[in-house]
Amino acid sequence: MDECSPKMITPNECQGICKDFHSTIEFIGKRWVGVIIYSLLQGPKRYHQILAEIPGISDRLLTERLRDLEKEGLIIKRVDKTSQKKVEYELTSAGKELEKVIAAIMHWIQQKGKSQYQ
Amino acid sequence: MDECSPKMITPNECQGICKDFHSTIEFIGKRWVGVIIYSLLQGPKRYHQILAEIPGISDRLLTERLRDLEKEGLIIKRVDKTSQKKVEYELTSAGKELEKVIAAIMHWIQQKGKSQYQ
DNA sequence: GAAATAAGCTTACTATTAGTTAGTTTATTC
DNA sequence: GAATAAACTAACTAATAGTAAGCTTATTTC
Repeated sequence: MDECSPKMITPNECQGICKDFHSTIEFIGKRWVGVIIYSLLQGPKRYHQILAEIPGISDRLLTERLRDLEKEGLIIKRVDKTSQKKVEYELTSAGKELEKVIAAIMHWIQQKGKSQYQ
Repeated sequence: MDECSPKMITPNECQGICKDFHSTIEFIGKRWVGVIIYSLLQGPKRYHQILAEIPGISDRLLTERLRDLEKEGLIIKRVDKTSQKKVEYELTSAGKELEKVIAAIMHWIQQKGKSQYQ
């Protein structure tokens, strides 16, 4: 009980969250997941667009992570009816709500940057 | 320029942030880093306390991650003057400010959980 | 006060995950 | 109709994580 309750959550909010927190942070923290979501927050994108925008990622890992994100319900894959080579990836509403998490991270980076030059 | 600006930041906020964002999310998303910070948000703790509270982590990796976190300035290691076997790890102010990121993740988990049963 | 236990690691090894290279299939462009 | 591109997939190597054992310095127990 007490090993899973930092100050910001009350004990009875703590039931399922602690297990979930671990798996969630491990999932969204998996290599490239954050930057893929960050990229898709701008709007739906095609496979090679994402690949080009994320320097360093390999195509194999991009495919793997897109599948993971799809399975988790954070993105949807749209294949064009006329051509199965036109594929678009779009965040679901759950995926879009991660914007707040990403915003919190960016806010933290900015704060940290400032305090270094104080 | 446009490949690194989701809607929530303005173009001129985007200068150093985009490079930083990638490295930051890859760092705090590294396996176990999130749960270690989560655990230390409750207050300073000793090595074996953390080890016992995080099921699944190995002692080798805990040591490695504690060193990483120290190097990044997110935690400090305090060794007792009387015995070098009394070691405590404590979040720095930068480390403590990650509470907001963690709160955002927990909020996201709760929202997601709710929407499944709507 | 010696022997046993515990804290906080370190080293050596195996298993898993990531990255690289090459190749495949369906569209589109020249 | 040949060449290029999109979106993968497979096979392989490199890097990272996990496991098991041991080491050193307290502290506790008898």
